Amino acid sequence: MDGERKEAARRRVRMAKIKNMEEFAAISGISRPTVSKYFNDPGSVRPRTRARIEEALKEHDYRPNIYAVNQNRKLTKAVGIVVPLLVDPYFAEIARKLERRCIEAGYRPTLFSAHGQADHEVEVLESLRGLKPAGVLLAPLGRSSDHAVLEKFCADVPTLIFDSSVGEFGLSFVGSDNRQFTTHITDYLCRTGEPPCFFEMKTPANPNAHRRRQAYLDAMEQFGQPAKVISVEGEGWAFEEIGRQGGHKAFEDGAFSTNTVLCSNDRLAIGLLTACYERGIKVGRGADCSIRVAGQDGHPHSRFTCPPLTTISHDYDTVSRTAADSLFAAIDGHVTPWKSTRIEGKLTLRSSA
Amino acid sequence: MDGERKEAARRRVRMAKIKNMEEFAAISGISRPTVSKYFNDPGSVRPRTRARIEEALKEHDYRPNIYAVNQNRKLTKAVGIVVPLLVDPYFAEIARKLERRCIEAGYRPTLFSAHGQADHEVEVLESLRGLKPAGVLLAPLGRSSDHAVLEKFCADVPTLIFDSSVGEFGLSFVGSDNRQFTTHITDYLCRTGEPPCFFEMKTPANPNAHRRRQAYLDAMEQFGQPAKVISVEGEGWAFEEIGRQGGHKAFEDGAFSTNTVLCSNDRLAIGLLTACYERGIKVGRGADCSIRVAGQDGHPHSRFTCPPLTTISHDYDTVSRTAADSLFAAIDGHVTPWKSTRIEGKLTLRSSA
DNA sequence: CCACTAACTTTACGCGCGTAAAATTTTTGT
DNA sequence: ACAAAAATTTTACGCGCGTAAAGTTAGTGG
Repeated sequence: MDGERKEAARRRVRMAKIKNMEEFAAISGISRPTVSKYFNDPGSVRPRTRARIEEALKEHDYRPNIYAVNQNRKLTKAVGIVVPLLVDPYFAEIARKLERRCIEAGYRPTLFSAHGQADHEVEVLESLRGLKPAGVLLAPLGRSSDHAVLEKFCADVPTLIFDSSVGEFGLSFVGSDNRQFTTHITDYLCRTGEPPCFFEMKTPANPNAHRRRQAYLDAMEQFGQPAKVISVEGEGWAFEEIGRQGGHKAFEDGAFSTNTVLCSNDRLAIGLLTACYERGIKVGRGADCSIRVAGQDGHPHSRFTCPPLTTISHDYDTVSRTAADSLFAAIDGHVTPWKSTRIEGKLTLRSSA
Repeated sequence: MDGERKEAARRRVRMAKIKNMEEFAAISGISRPTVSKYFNDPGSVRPRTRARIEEALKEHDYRPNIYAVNQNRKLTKAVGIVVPLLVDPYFAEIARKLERRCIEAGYRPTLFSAHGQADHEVEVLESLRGLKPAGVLLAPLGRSSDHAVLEKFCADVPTLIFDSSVGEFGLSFVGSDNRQFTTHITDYLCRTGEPPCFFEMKTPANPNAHRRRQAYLDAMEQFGQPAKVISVEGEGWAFEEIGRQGGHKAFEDGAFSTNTVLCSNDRLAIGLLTACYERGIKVGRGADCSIRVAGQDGHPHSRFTCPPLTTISHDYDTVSRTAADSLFAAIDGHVTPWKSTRIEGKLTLRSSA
């Protein structure tokens, strides 16, 4: 029979690189359409066929050409992950978790960062269109984003917004419950010492900041305490430097009305800590300390500030899982009406407050 | 007026998505092969033809299908950028610069992180093969990398190694001059106070650490000072925590033989600063300080530690420019023998030492 | 054992574009 | 203005794979 010929051919081709699926199908002894079926879903072929293919796969490391595959697929397996600023370890960390979840779900994630600039964000979205992704996990820049571009993008590509909500775009929104964050930590600060002032950027990059300010004001009113918001100047994403300079100015102006400061986010708090250090002001809850400082976010770095920063931490796992699962469900056709899911944070007590 | 009708018509056509290059060529009044030529090099067509195409391009936002393009191209315009750990802002920053340079040079960069794990690095390299990139900019994990896999990858794909060298793989190596880093900052520390001890990980993830230790030993010998290396336990990439715990242990053991500590890298130094804080040890060069701490890398965060960290900074711009240009030259066929380029660092004096 | 169904093979077409070759047009140099 | 050179058009094929249709083989239950 030509079974022998096939066997001989197989041995000859053994080390030679497989060019395409045709060749691979030949040496695995399975027809090309079936092999194609296997690669699109290994479970869709008979166990014995699958075994034969996977055996051949061990000998000759063949992988279908992504470009040829995606040209014909209507639904690419690509997923875009977009964050505003990858240099911020918070976003790097959440992106990392999302990436893993995509891989586990059988998608090919590609990471993008807007690098804090709206024009870059537009660039990213444009090149993302070219990828024809099955879906996109997008954390927008926020205030500086080009909302028209965002909305149009969401209309064309299945997009799940996370971290920061900018209107009811996309499939849904998943992020942290900023009101709960601020209410919770404000409550803690009030119960353990003087009520906090609120330290924030005057024109924050991110809409979450507004929610946090409002939650602070509401909480203080509820607790019957006088509220005091200190809004510092500064544009862009260099939060630490803005917090540092704003901190110095606030001290000069005597802006802190109590000995406790709740910062709008951890990076701002880190800058404020630096300012405190530079002014010789001791931070913490010890007897020799003159000020308490708390942050919000549970930034990866907050454990290692001096003093270590008391903060309220994002639930990275739940946020990333919820966001990814929502997107995958939508891709699979389980369409649900737009909704906003906000995950609660967990208080992380350290020595700064 | 019919101005309105025209506008309406334009909008209608505008919305009508162009399916392929055939259609776009038709409405731009140019033949498809010429349009194809234009997209591969806009300068290769006659100025008037180019103008007509670009005019049509404004009305109907058409872009060639990447997948179809890359299927036929021998040389993809894709470039992979691989770093060991994107959560580390140092790598995020260098990756950002490399990304910009790729875009400016007309390539499509894709970012990957090994997330500190060797198996992830292998995964990344495998999926990178599938992209059939024109070239790859790779910063290996280092010690834990699967060297065989790396070598094979470099043999198959034009790869420029940066940051950390692991043998003479790839096209060339571009990184920082670790010997100069350590020699320079050791010299500074010796001239301004007690000679430094060297604080490092016993089993560093990265081969640069060995160069730095050796440079320290050589420098101390040259300066006629007694050297003292403190090697702390710890595996993985959680350098801050390793530095913190190692710092505590070193203090307990009385391991610091002088009042000055040079850390192998900034993240380790950040952890050591935290340990100092936790033990109530004041760091800096002030009269009331009992220890000086310096780092190496110019980590984005080093400005905001308490006290701000004296360190020696990578020249991010020069490293990224040199690395990217070397890769692009190689892609363009300007093959040169393997060489190692090491860029000098710049001393950043702050208050920690 | 037969009938039936699921899985597979064969055959064939199309996706969107690169690219080559030959024919035609436009531009350039003088 | 005319011939040579350059650019463009026409025509045609191929890339690697998805996928549909029809025929064939292998597994299933009774």
